[in-house]
Amino acid sequence: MKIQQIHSWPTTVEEAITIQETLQNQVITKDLLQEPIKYVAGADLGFLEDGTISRAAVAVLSFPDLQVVETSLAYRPTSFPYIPGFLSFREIPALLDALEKIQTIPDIILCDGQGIAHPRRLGIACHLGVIVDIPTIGVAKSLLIGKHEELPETKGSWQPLIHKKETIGAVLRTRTGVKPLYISSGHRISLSTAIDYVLRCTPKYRLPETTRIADKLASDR
DNA sequence: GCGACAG
DNA sequence: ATCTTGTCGC
Repeated sequence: MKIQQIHSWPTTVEEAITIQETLQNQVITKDLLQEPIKYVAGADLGFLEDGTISRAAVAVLSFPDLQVVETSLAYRPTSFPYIPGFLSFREIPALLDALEKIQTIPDIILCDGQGIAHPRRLGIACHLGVIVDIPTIGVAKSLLIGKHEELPETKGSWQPLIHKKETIGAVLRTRTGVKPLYISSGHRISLSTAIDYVLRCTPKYRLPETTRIADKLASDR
């Protein structure tokens, strides 16, 4: 797929903040999807050579049967450090390289990390979604910001994630008895719809099949 | 000023 | 993210 460059990549946190504040105004948290959903994708990053090289992986699966239909890998020098709140500047450049190689355009992309559950409401899922203009969902394995009530051990149960009196996402149990996932709108999708699709992409394990496949491609030898 | 802190 | 073996539990 073709990808439009909507901004240059910053070198400093100050520049990054400016970009986040600008792009945040372009994020849509209402459902604006191409249904029925036929393809869902997972995107993730892995590192080699002591972290100096980034390896991005994208896995496109059919929906709702979740069969792998296409995958791609892309390598590039890591150009931004990991700083909480600025993950997208470190990971998106390589992810775009991998997405450009994809022929099957996904209807939804599940990203590793937060969506609007971010200090400036522009986690990696929102950032990527605005750039490629495809619905995205933030699927994080741990908390960045926000608070929530305890939730039942049963699969499917969830609690709203709150930050500054605002619901920014959901803490979702994708499998009975295991640590929950932090779900939030990335772009062009509502929280409830995001929760629905995440559960439908998670038939057996804690992580959605999409991210499991992408994870494996990005970290495997 | 003191902690918290996606991957 | 990554470095790393065995081990507990369904």
